[in-house]
Amino acid sequence: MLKDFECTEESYAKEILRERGLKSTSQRLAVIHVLHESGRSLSVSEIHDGVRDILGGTGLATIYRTLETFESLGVVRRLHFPDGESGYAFSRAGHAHHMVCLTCRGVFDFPECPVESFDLAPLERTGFRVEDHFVQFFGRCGGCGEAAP
Amino acid sequence: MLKDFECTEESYAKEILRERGLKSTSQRLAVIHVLHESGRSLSVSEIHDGVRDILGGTGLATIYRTLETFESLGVVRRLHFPDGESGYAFSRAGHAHHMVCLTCRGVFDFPECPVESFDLAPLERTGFRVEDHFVQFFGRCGGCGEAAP
DNA sequence: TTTCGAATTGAGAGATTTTCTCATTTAAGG
DNA sequence: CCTTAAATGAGAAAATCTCTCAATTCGAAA
Repeated sequence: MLKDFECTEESYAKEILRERGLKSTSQRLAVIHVLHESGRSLSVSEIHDGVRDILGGTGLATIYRTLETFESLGVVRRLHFPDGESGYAFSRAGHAHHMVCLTCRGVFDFPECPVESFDLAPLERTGFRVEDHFVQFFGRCGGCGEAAP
Repeated sequence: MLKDFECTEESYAKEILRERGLKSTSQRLAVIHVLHESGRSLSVSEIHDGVRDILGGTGLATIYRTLETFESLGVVRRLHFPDGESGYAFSRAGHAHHMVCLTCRGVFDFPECPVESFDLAPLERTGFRVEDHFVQFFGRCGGCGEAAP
């Protein structure tokens, strides 16, 4: 029943929730805590376990609802792996993309956007109007690259 | 029990299967047929329905196995939508990205790769070695853009 | 600080999606 | 044709996700 994980990420989430008129529940803050602390992409059940470690009995449905809420707020990002798995990661930046380590599932934001400097005109000349994009890099982070090169 | 859908896409798939020593079964060819003919991203159950229309009773497990096989061969691509849904699309080009219409789920390949002209050096300076990437554009295709602008 | 209403949660049933197993069928080379 | 390994069908089983509704909790306002 801890309640004093008042680091910046929780404050950030609280602020965003407040702006939208949503409540800062201990479950929601715990989800942010678990995600941010891990620095990795976590599966729903890993997040559920992590939250239960902090708060005790927490319903799985709450985890799903919370992830959906935060994803729509841009605080949490859903990532997809080549093996078909998917996971969720904390993401503070408004528009950011991610590098994901295929070994440890560590997630690293980067601010530049490859699409920003990309000329969409030829694509849109076909009549397609681009509204959004999804970009994600896969590879090995420093630690994992050394271990298994 | 049709068997004579010998257009280029099936031949292409057959060729790739042959190269890898895999069998060209009617189920596999039907999956390619359904995907290519639709020109859209289809869910597993849409593909299942489409294949059953052609072949009659086909097991759902076969659809899953076939999609997995073709995805690993690069003939079929799995796409992810902002609403959490996912689907599969035929993709002939080796390295191509896709524009997906959020209204009709139509899929349009494009050959240029925004990441190709993107300077990865700053990212790799952090120790992360980029091995692959996933890029997907969302928007409205010509027809759907007019209908609901 | 206490009260109150609306938002949120827990628990488990239920629905959906995906995987697995193994007997039977089928493609493709000899 | 025959043979053999690969592939499939059917349905059970497992995993994943959603739903419902009574009980709880946040936070605004008194």
